[in-house]
Amino acid sequence: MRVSRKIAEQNRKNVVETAGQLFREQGYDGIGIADLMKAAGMTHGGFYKQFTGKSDLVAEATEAALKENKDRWEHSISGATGDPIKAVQKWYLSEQHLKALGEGCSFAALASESPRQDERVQSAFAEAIREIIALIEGEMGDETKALRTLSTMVGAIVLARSVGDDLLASKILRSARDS
Amino acid sequence: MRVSRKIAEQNRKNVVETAGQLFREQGYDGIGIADLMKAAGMTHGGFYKQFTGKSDLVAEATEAALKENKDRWEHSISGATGDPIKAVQKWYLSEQHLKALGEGCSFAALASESPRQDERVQSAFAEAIREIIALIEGEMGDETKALRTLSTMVGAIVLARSVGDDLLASKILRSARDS
DNA sequence: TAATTTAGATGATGATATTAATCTAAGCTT
DNA sequence: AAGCTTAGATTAATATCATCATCTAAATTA
Repeated sequence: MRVSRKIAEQNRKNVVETAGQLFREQGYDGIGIADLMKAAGMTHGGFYKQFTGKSDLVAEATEAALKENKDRWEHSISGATGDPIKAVQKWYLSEQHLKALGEGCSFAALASESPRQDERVQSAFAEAIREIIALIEGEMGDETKALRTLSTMVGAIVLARSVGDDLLASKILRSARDS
Repeated sequence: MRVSRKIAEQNRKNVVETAGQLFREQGYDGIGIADLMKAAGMTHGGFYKQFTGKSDLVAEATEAALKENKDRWEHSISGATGDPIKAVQKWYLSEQHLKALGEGCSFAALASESPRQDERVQSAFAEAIREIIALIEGEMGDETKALRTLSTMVGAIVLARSVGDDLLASKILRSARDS
């Protein structure tokens, strides 16, 4: 049945947000429209009133998840008491972030699937990386170093998550904590 | 029809190797048994004479691909004329490796999917990381630094591949080249 | 060489995927 | 308030997936 514009928009946002989480947890191919809509509290039929198809949702959910990413970096940097880069590393390389795939960094969870997706997804990654690099560079004053710092953090959490061994994972995370 | 033991073993190896490439290119969920067997020059029916199921092949192909990984690192290090770490970085962070997903590093291509796979896959990653860290540590004499160096390289190529923008990709790769 | 075994092909099955036509009840417009 | 519009539900078409029973021809083996 029909719902108000406001509710419809909320529902749409909810689907995009849910998709962002589930894609991060299970991969773009790991979750289907039906299960995704069920997780968002709706039936799969309504999906095509809001999106042209799955790749449309993939793009939108990725854009939204990457925006969330940036907000987190911004808050972590602006809210830091000591060295902002150390503050970022503290949460990024934490055991909590290690386990929180669905709410965690979209670079770590989805970047390796981006080459197989729409140009729209790849552009979103390019834009997001540029933005975050600008943030880090603002603190470190060196673009090359900023890029390397980002690469190290992303690589560390991707590798740490892959091993299914908490001790080794911790060691990998810790190794990336120094500059 | 039946083939000799020798041929059967060759066929099996061929399937595992083909799977290693296609999984790296398209993800574990991105390619099915039928297409995979076709790519290996066989029909899908024969598959279950050699493997108990897809997850069996996933594990075996990952193990084989990670072994190939290690061999490449070893050769690159032992065959280096100057600084072995620089030699590794030269090929790992090259435009060629950027484009060669199917023949490239399995950490970069598959690590982010490992958390969703069998324990066997995760153990293979843990083992492979330990081995490669030992290799790097042998050259740098510092485990923490070795781990950080690996994380940086893996993160850089994952990010570089995600952006669909050759200039930005090159910049990311270059930034990881210094120690 | 006759009997047995088996690698791979053929074809079927059931589960799950995306997509979409149609329905309906409720919001929106006039 | 009557008529129009549409968000989401129902249902179904179609495709693709992993898996496996069965077949067959060739390799082993006795």
